[in-house]
This record gives sequence, C-alpha cells and structure tokens, in this order.
Amino acid sequence: MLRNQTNYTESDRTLRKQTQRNRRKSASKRYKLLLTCVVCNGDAHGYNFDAISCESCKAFFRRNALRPPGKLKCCGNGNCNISFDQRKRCKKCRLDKCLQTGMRKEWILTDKEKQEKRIKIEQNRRLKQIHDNDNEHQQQITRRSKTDSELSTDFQNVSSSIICQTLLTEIDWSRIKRLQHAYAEAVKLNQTAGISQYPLIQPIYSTLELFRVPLYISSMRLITFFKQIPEFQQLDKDEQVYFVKLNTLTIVFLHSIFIYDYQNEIYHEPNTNDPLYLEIDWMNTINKEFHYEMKQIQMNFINLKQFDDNIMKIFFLITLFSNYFTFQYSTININTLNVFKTQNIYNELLYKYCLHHYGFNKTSLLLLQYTTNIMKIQKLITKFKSTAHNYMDITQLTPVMQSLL
Amino acid sequence: MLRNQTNYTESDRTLRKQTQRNRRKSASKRYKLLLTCVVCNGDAHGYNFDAISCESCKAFFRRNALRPPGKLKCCGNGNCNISFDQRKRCKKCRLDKCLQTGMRKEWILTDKEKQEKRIKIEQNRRLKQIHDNDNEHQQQITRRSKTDSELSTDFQNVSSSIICQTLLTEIDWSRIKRLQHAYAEAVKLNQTAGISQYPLIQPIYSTLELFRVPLYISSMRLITFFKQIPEFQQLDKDEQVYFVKLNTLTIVFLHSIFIYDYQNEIYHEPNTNDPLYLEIDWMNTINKEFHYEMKQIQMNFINLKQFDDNIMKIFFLITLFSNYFTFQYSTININTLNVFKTQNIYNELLYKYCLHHYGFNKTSLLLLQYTTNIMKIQKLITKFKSTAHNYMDITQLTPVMQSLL
DNA sequence: GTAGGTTCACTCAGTTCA
DNA sequence: TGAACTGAGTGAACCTAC
Ligand SMILES: [Zn+2]
Ligand SMILES: [Zn+2]
Ligand SMILES: [Zn+2]
Ligand SMILES: [Zn+2]
Repeated sequence: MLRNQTNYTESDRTLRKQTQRNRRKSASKRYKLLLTCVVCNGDAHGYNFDAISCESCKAFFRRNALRPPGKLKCCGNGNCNISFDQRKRCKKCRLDKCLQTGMRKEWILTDKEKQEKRIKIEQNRRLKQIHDNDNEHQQQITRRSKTDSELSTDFQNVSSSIICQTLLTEIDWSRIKRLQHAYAEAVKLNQTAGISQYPLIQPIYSTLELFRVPLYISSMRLITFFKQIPEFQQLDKDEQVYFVKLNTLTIVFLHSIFIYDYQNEIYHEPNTNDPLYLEIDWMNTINKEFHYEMKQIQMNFINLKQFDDNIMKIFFLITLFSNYFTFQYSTININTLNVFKTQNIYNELLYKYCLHHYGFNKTSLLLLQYTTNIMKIQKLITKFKSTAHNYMDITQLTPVMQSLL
Repeated sequence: MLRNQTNYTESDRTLRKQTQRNRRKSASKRYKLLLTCVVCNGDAHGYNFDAISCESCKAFFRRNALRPPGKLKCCGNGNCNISFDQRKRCKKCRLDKCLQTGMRKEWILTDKEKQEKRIKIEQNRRLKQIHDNDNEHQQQITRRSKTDSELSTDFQNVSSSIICQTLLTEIDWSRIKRLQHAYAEAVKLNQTAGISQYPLIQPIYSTLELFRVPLYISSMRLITFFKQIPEFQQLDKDEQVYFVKLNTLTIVFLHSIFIYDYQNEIYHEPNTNDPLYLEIDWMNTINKEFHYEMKQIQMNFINLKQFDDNIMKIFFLITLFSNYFTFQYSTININTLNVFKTQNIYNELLYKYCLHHYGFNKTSLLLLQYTTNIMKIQKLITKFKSTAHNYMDITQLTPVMQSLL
C-alpha cells in the first residue's frame, strides 16, 4: 500500500523523535557499512527518513519528495527496476520506491524548521567566537531563564484581532485599525536592502553599527508611523520635532523589545525580509549594564501574559506624547494642555481596549506594569543619551539619528 | 573494455563498490582525453545517452536519432567504417553504429521535456535576478501549498467532451458547441506575433507590460469571443459597450486563472504559440496583496475537482452580463430585464450542463463555489480599477485597454 | 554515534555559434 | 557539424544538535 499522504502534525514530530530514540537503544553497534539501501541496494550507513538507505537516495528523497506530485513522469510503464546502477534512470519510479519502502516525507524539515536550525547554528558559532576571542571578563548575562517556558509562545502567538463590541466605539475601533495600518505602512515604506530569499543574519560588531543599521531602520519606521497619526499632524512643527527628539529613542528600544524573538534570541521585525540580528551581538554594544537592565525590562514584558501588539502601538504614541522634562527644558513653548489631551485620547483608548480584552481586574495591573517598565526604559535612555559619545563617533551617524540622541 | 553493464547480484557488493569507486575516481582525475568514443574512436569525456562517446557523436545522435528512419541512406553497402576522420562520410552507418554501440534514443528529451527544462532555467534566472537587483519588498508569496496533491492533474486533464444526452437538449448542445467554436476562433483571430517554433518565455517587468502584452491579448480575444455570441449581438451598441467596459477585466483575470499551468507555474493559452509568461513575473506587478488574494482564488479554483473549460466559458458570459452596479452607475439606460434574460439563458445552460456531468448533489455546491470566487475577483478588480493609475501610466495603454480600466 | 541538513565538484542533458 | 558552454541534478563528504 502506497503511503497516503497525510498532513503531518506535532504528533508526527514526536513520533519521529520517539522512533529515533528507540532505534538508538536497540541497534547500537553493529551497523556500519553492513547495511543495504532498501531502495537501490547500494551501501547504507543507517536510517534516513525512517528507512535504511544510502546517501544518494537520502539526498534524492529530500530533494524530490516534497515536490508536487505529477511533475515526475515515468517513461516506462511505472515499474522500472531501481538498482544501484540504474537508479538515475527513472526519477518517478525511484521516488515511488522510496515511499513504498517506507521513507517518510513528513520527516523532511520544512523551510521554517530549516531556518530555525540555521539560526541556532549561527548563534552557537557566534557564541563560540566570542568565547575564543575575548575571554576577558565575559560576565555572561543570564542567557536564558529556563523557568518561563511557554510564556514566550504567548508572546509570539497573540493575535491582534479586535472584535468590535460594547466598550470600544466605532471611533475607537477605527482608530486602532488606523494604528495597525499606519504601522504596517511605516514598515513597508522603510525597507532594508536585504537580498536573500530568506532573511539573513547580519552581524553587528559595534555600537556604531547598532545605531546605523537596526536602530536606524526602527527609528525611520517609527517616525513614519508617527507622521501618519492625525493627532501628531495637528501639533505645531516645533512641537512635533520636540517630541520626536525627546522620545523616539525610548520608543525605539521599547520597539526592540517588541520585535525580539524569544525563541530564537534574535531581533527581527515580523513579516519582513529584514536581516536577523542576534541578541548576542547587541549584548556586546554600548555597555554591559545597559543591556543587563534592558534585559530585565525585556523579561518583565515577556512575562506579561498579555503582550499584545495593539497595546504596544498605543504605548508608542503615549510615550511619544509624554513630556517628563516639563520644567527642565523650557526652551520651547509647548502647549502642554493640548499635548496632554492628545496623550489622553490614547490613554483612554488603551484603557478601554484592555478592559475589553482582559477585564477589569487585570487591566489596572497590566497598565501599571507596562507603564512602570516604559518609565524604566525612559530613564535608561536618558542616561545613555548623556554618554552616547563614549560608545561611538556620533558624527558617523546620519543627521536624523544624531538628533535623536 | 567497453562498459558492459551486467546486473550485479546481491553477493557482488564488494565488486560493485569497487567498480563504482574506480569509475568515479578515474573519471574525476583523468577527466579529459582518456576515454574513447565507442562510435568513432575519438576522445570522449563520459557517457552520452548511455554510451561513452565524443561531443560530435553526441550532437550527431541527438540531431538524427529521432528523425524518421529511412531518411538516411547509405551509398555503400551498409557497413561503412566509422572512424574518427571518416565519421562524416555516411550518416546512415554512423547512426546505425551509435545505436549498435548502445546509445539510447529514449534518452533524448522530447520537445515537451525540453520546454519544461527551459522554463525551469528561466524561472531560476528570474528568481535570481529579482533577488539581485530588486531587493525591496520581496515578501514571497507562498509559492506552493503542498497540500493539494493530485487535484492539479485533474485540472490539466479534464476533457471537455459533451455527451449528448437526456438533460441537454439539441439546442443546448449546439449552444455549447458554438461557445467552443467562438472561443477557438477568437484565439485564432488574435494571434501574437511570435515567430519561434516553440513558445518562448517572455519576461514581464512592469504592470504596464502586463497590461500591454498578455492581458491585452486576452482582452482582445475575449471581446472577439463576446462579439460572436448572438445574445450579445442582440444588445444595443451602448449596452454592449457598457458591459464590456464593466466586466471584461474581471473576465480577463478569471481567464488568466483558466490558462494557468499549475505544473510549470506559467500562464499560457493552451494549443497556441503564445509566449509563456512566468508566474514569478506576474507576481511582481501591481501589488503583493492583489496577487496574494488572486492566488487564493486561483487555488480555490484549482481545488475544484471539476475544473471544466465549458463551465468556464459559460461563466465568462454570465459574468459579462452581470450588472452589479445597478444603482451606482445609472448613467446609461440598460434594459435590465433583457439583460437578465440573456444572463439567465446561460445560467440555465450551465445548470443543466453541470447536472448532466456532475449530478445533482455536486452541482449546487460547484456552482456556489464558482460564483463565490468569481465575485471575489469582481471585488478585487473593482478595487484595482480605482487605483490602477498608481501602478502604471495608463495613457501608455491602447485606448481599448484604457477603456476597460 | 545517529540522522537531519549543507556544500561543492562533477555528470550529462541541451544550447550556441563559428 | 562539433567545440565550447550552461545549468539542473547527483552524491560523497561534511557539519551539527541531540
Ligand atoms: Zn539507495
Ligand atoms: Zn519508471
Ligand atoms: Zn564519436
Ligand atoms: Zn554507409
């Protein structure tokens, strides 16, 4: 009976692991060059895709099994002999025989799995390199607190679906949609110059690079995002500039937490072809304490069960319109009341949104946590701005970027 | 010392391994000039068509082996000597010797296989090119959903045979035949200016080109098709123009789904010498969302087991006679009842046709699916028309084409 | 050590052009 | 016609997580 292509699922994967483990236990020593490929009778080293097969059939199967059927054709009558020296003659029959003899296409990794694997390898390589080159005080940041396992998946999977309902009025609803749209537009309008078909891992070797590449893109996107917000447009030009200068960098780092992929320990704006940035690389920029504290804040965010991208986007705006230097920098005449009102629009929106989604009890705690952590970032950034010149040659940045520091 | 391909038995493994290793090793080292052509004794590089042969015999064999036998004649007595410097003397004997010494004509690719290979190369080239120079928004459309396995072959093979029987009256039958004929005529009357003997792959680099070349041809053909339909002829001139303007573009895209070759990922009107258009190229026109949604619809169609070109053609007409803007565009005085009747003729025809071919149970579901998806296209096109100017300079199109937007 | 993927030199189809 | 060339596919050798 030919295999009837089933959609494989999680359980398949578990099964694979199981099978492999059992096999290891039972057949321990004996085979090495003593096996015969069940497909072509060539020499086999062991199991490949759940059948004892040779290297060539392994590669053949990997390359062809997932191709849509029907592409391969048999020139004979569909039962060509597949032997060691004739295996190349008929692909169709070779593939059929592979399947017949029990090779499983479900065990071929998907593109996504391959990508993940690649990331993991790259990460380890980098890690090793760091260890090798600079084994000075490498005071490792706690690279993983293994405790909070599945919280992270929440973070990944939270869908941002808004169900129009009681609390949120039509206007609120459209406002949120506009935020989503504005953000998506902002991302689209500021593309990186990536080349590869799958996102590449781009190393970062210095603070300057950090600010010239990933943070620069983020900044541009955020500013584009702001510019699309009506309430922002209604501010004076001066006020616009003031708030962007004052708060963008904070938001950039808030944003970086937002795009951090906890699973793979990389920074990557989802649904883009942006390069991937390894956390390890970021860690080696600026200084250790900065990232240590940032990591704490990041963890706090990730531990929030309700990590929601709409909340994040609203917070971007609330942060943008915050003026914590009310007294210090009175160089510019800010219409405080107006800004306050604007900020309040989004505070209210956020509050209603949270009430709707998370209920009364959770909401206040949730907002408190968000706010607290954002204020921590603000503080950290304020401190950083005053010492930024210690970590890079600021004149090497674009003027826009300089103005954000 | 010629390679005599004996079948090795199980126990011969060692020998086989030896042989294989030898062949590989020797082949790799003394790659050049150590082999001898079994046909003409010239220098050979390796196997060609399953016999060790030189470049010239390889080319000779490819060019001549598939020619009808008897065309070549020997001027001697059929056993001319074929040697390095005499090989050109007698084609007949050279070909005979090729066959004798084991060259296989089955291994010469057929025209179809060659075409497929060409497509594959072109596709890769295009893919590479895209990644090289235009690395903006490269967000890959899910290029293949591996789920739908053999459905696709159905799509290819559905024959359009109509068996005259109970349900379909003589008139229905002739109507369908007329549709088929009208369509074939329309295709014939609007030929592309292709010259080559096999269809060429024609690249498309912009939305403008898309509309100037493949979609233009499709439009012309469809309009020619409509013009041959009696019910269409009976409409007022104004009404004709109205419906053509209103619906042709929708039908053009419906048609594009119809001519999409799932196996090769190309667009090509079957049985013509039209150029081939790569799906990859289409994907880079207009915008991503448009093609993404169109792809979904395409998949829905391909997943219909009953993908039948008669149904398609009837639906072209039903779509043509649909007036979904009844209220909005009342600029022209449409005899709604008349049009409705006309559309109904084809609705009934379609219904009977489906009943006949697919039975009662399937029919309603089938028609529902078709209709739903066509309405999706309609919607997509309506949206597109309002923004078409963003994607190309419309004035560059022919007037007819402009009027369809 | 096993069994996934990756790499790259190599083979053999077709294609080009003097 | 055939020498030179192109590119998809093959498989041995290799890399790495588990
Ligand atoms: Zn094998
Ligand atoms: Zn076969
Ligand atoms: Zn020869
Ligand atoms: Zn002769």
